[in-house]
Amino acid sequence: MTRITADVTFLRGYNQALVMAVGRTVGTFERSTVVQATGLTPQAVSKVIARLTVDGLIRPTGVRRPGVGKPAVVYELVPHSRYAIGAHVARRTLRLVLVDLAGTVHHSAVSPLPRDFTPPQLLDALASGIKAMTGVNDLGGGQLTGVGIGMIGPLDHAHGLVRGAHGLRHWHDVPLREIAEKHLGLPVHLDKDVTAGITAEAWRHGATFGDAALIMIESGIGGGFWLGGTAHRGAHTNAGEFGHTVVDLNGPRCVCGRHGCLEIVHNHAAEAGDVARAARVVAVGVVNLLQTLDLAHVVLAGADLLRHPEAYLAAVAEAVQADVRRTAWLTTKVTLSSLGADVIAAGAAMQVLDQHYGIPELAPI
Amino acid sequence: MTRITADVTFLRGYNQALVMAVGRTVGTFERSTVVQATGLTPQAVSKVIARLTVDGLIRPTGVRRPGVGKPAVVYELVPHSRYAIGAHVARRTLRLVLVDLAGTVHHSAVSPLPRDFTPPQLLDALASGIKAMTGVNDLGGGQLTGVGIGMIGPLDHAHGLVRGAHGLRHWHDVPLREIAEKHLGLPVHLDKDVTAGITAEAWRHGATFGDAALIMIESGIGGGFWLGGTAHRGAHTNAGEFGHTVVDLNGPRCVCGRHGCLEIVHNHAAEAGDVARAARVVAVGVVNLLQTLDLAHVVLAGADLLRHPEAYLAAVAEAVQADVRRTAWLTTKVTLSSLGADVIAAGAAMQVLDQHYGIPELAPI
DNA sequence: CCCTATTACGCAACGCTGTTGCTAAATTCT
DNA sequence: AGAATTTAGCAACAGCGTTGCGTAATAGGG
Repeated sequence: MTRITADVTFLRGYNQALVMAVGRTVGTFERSTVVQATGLTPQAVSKVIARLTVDGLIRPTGVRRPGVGKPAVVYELVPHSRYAIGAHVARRTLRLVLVDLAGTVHHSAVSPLPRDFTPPQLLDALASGIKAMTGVNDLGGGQLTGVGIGMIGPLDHAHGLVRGAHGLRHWHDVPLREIAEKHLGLPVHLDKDVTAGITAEAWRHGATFGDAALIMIESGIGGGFWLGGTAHRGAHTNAGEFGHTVVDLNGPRCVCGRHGCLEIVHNHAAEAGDVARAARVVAVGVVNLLQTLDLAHVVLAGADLLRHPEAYLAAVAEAVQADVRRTAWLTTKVTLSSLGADVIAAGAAMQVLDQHYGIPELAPI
Repeated sequence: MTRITADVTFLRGYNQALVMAVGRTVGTFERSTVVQATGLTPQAVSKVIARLTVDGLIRPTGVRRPGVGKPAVVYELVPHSRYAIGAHVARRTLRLVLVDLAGTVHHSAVSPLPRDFTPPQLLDALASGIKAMTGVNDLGGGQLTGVGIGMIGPLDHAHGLVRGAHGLRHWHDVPLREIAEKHLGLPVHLDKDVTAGITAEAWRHGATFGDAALIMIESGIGGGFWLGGTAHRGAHTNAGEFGHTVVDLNGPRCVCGRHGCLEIVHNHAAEAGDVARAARVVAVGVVNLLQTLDLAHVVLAGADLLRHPEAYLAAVAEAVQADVRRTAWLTTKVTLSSLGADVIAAGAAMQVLDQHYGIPELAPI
């Protein structure tokens, strides 16, 4: 991955990405919309729009007549000009989705993975799933930019390595990105599952998506974080082990070796059939996150949560509201993910699109 | 505060900040040092160095003779060309420091604040303290760029407001930055105390300071976070209420209204004279942060911690090491702050210097 | 119907920064 | 003395956003 320095090529990519982001958020836009959103001059925006139009990423779609004065050209993204495939690799299933440039999920397919599957088995499943997906769906001339993989960790996003995968035996230091690129003949992006998930939520909500978390309750409890306008992965791509934070000192021993982890306390309550108590435990953890990170938005997701969505939503929303010091200026929105079971796979695809059309990431020193 | 768009002015500020950062980190440097660290071309670096030299921020300090070949010019920062004053506002004391362009603390002074002091009382104390400090210290032609204030919260960094200050009655929605700028006749930067503190650590450690936290144990327990190369403040500047995260479900009721907060559990142990147990409680909370955020470095600080520094350091380091899944690639360094009691005031001053000479912060949308 | 006012867009030149290509400077060694 | 090596500087170029200005497209009033 070549290093990005601050020069005029960066300016081009950065400002084009801003226009794309405006297009994705508001549907249709004009030059003046982008001027207001970005602070660039009208002339600069015209130039950026012209380049994106030549590249086929946006197109004029009509005019707005202001009454007196020249009509303004209205633009929109060309959603079907670019696609990405996203994969959510869980312990027993592989979910694939096809996502367009606007972030719309066009197809979703789940296939089983063998128990304790190996890298070659995953690659074969990916290849046949992608072949089936691109066979079924006519991309209509749209380019397939690559494949994003959201997977259980721990993994090393920067190097494309799966360090180990909890509950799987054959995944020690596997260079998954490299071998997948060779096997699939497409660019591949690899990230932790919850990081892909929070990226999907960031795409759904647009620029107003401030500091936020995605809480995933599905074969364990994890969290993905969106901080300062970007996904937070941590020093070793290991951030998000939310389920393994202690909330009950001297509580039951967890599989991770600690005592009183949120996950084990939650699971004991759930196994006792006490969903309300399980939900309240998650709520305690969520408020801990708010106290630590001051998040504006918490999104709840995951198959195990979706069995009792209202119970979890109510418990978390109530705890967030009831926590002392909640005032008019210190609010946190709590929602369920609108992407449902596709959230991780969709986010993985969006990460691929971000690599091509998103804000370039400077590497200061 | 004018908005920063991505244009050539941004490129200038950004690349100059990189050179300044290299200078701060390595002491002396050459053109080739900066080329390697930043990825810019040698010619670009020469241009940046020339501009900084004209501005008096760096200067040639010698040559390195490579044996065969033209000698390379060696440069250094001009530390005494710029200063900032930092203030740490606690409930009963005001600490002021004078910091130069290299981050060196030249003077530190503590004065008492009246119980339950008011904004006018603070402003008077700041004014007389700054006057005393600039009187005692001949700045030798160096420019005083402004005053940084690190204060207890909650506060609104973006708007320069103190929303309220825990334990103080006269601080509801006080526009402290604005009134301080008027009173002092200097630019003022306002931030939460622990955010200033972590900024000081980031300056001390340089570019290798990845994702990190500063844990402050002093009249309460708080945490400042350095994530993705910048301070994390949260949606409402309220991040860092680390002491008010629950670690003991159904534990003792905390002043914040929750039960089993780290702070109250820690304080009960400390008041019982059981320093080892108090330290272990903090260690549980620190490992929770590592699980959530995957930090590479944790720095411990604060007057109450410094009463038993080795006990806290040992407990935290042991817990970090013993946590399951610690492997060769998943390590976290634990240290005591080398700035001691000055860490917050020094960081506040460094934030002012960063505003002038640090990386400009783009406002995407 | 013509002219003015209003709103938007495009052209051309400019300003600035980094990049590219090349030359000069300063040294050591053969 | 000349070649080789390493560094620095000059000039032109490339590219992007900004500035300044003119053109286009409309509605309404005289």
